[in-house]
Amino acid sequence: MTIQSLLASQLQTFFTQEFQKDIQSFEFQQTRKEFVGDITLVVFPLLRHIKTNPAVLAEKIGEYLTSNVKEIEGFNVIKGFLNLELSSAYLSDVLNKIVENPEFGKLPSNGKRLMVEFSSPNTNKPLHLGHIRNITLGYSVSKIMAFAGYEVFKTQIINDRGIHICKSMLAWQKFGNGETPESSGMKGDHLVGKYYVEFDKAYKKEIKSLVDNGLTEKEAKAKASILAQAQQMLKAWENGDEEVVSLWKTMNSWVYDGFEKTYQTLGVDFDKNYYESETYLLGKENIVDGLERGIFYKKEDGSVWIDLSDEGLDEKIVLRADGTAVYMTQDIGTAIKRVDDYNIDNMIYTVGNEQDYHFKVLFLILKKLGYDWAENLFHLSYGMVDLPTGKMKSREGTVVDADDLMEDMTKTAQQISEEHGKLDGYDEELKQKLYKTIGSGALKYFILKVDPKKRIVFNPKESVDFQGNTGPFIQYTYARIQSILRQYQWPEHQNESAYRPEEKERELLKILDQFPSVIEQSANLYSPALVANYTYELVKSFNSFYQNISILSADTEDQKYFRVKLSMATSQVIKTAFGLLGINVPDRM
RNA sequence: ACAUUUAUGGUGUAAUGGAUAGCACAAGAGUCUUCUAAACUCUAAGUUCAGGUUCAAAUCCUGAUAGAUGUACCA
Repeated sequence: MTIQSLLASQLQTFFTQEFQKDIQSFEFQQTRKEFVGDITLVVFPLLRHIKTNPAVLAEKIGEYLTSNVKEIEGFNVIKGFLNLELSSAYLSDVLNKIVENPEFGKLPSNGKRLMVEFSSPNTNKPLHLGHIRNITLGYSVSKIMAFAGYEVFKTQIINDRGIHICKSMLAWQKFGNGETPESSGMKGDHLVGKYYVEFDKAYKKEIKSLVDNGLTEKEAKAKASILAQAQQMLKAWENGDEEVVSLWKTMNSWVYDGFEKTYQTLGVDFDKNYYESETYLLGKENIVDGLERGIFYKKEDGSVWIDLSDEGLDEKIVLRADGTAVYMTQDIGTAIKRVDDYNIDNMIYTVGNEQDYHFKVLFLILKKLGYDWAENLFHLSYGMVDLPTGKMKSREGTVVDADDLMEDMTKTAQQISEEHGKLDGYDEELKQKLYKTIGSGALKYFILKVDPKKRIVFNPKESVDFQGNTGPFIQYTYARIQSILRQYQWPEHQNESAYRPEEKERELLKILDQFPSVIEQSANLYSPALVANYTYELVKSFNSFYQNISILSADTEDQKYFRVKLSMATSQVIKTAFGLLGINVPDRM
């Protein structure tokens, strides 16, 4: 039970007794630094129920709480704000709650099953910076939801079929000379991506020569033989042509191996993969079924549509004239299959905001098809990651590759570490691991600390900061605490009730106390940014404490004990919080 | 054209309708014979514009301006 809910229930009693009013909600906030007190009740909203002078009412409430709630030991009133002071006993007890429970902040199970989709790559090219935002965000949300009481299943939908795949395959056949990841030493996804680019080059070259021979650009595009061959290949694939399917399987497996390595570097994993090639048929069945029930309608050319103009949206195609599936068809099938497979109550789709419209339509269609769980689908929409020069485009080679970026981050971490020179005598293998922890921590935190809705402009030249509000800043604080813990000898017995925390200590305790409610909020809003910013605030407060007050050479044993314990609790919460962001913390740095 | 979304110091960001808008980077001034200075302490600088609602607006409403995205038989 948080202090706020405890106070709320006391206040309810107070208002029933004193004014015969049943008031449900109360507005609390942290007391601002310039005033005395820890938690503040805003009295203004209560004036709607009770017509009186706010200061007088605040005074009354303050007296009641101070004498009836042992956690409150004092108060003051400034205008309509009632500032309450928490008792030292309550604050000290926060420490015990944390230290005794390694999972402090975790909310009890709510019995709900939730699937979180993220990453969702195409199998024709490697992952890039955009995927990193997606993966970091989706993975973190899945961790937060699990910590907030859901049973979570992490998944990705792999877009493993379509013309784009055939382009890579065709180019490999034409120009590859049998090159494999083994023969070239290239990571599988990069190898396949290379041929995707090769295709585009050959295609452009062919168009250019056609245009040079007097065709218009449009005619040239229609006539280009290499594209026609790719389309041919797609048809062959759909007809189950053995050779094509076998090549498809081989090249996809190269890509999967490559993705797996990237996921390992990023420290993420999935409970289940879905493949578009396995779900699009189910989608089609549902379209046919919905057509019979009059939810969809057929146009003269045979294509199937849904009319959503009553809902303020447009008409949307759900099946092509030639009967093949579109993106929507497949997503309908995938959603239904997932609910069948896992009996889930909720689902989160981590997908960029360019698809806001798509998901609006998807959820509406599922609802119209009569699936009541459609109400519980959520599109976790996030802003694009752009370069200073504009949008990233794979075909034009302007992408920031995920593997390259991770490597760069690790290198930067190494360089900065060496400048600091604090790791002398540390094992080389551990050092390498540490650089990865710091590098990826910097990148992930950089992404997660901002509101998902916001667009990120990423400048590869300026790279990611390691100072200020950053991942390494927080990791550094954690490492310093570990150093203290290594140096402290815990006493056998300790009488701890007597200690009264000082100002900096109280600050820290109050922030620690908020952790469970931060979890709750961030789960409600699907926002890792709240966890990130909370952690930052906690660390700021700790650093101020650390820098201004001596821990290991405190005046008394009691004080020393209390301060070490406070440090330990802080580091524990940092570790938990960073775990929810998918970031590791180091013992040294 | 319509829809969605964003707009906070020089830059990047924070703020369940609540007190004097918080923080970092960059700038300036300090702090290592004491637990790791990737830190700490201090200074300077900000809510796009015009109306409205409210005891109270960065936050809600209307309009304008600027950017991003979407409204494809692409995924």
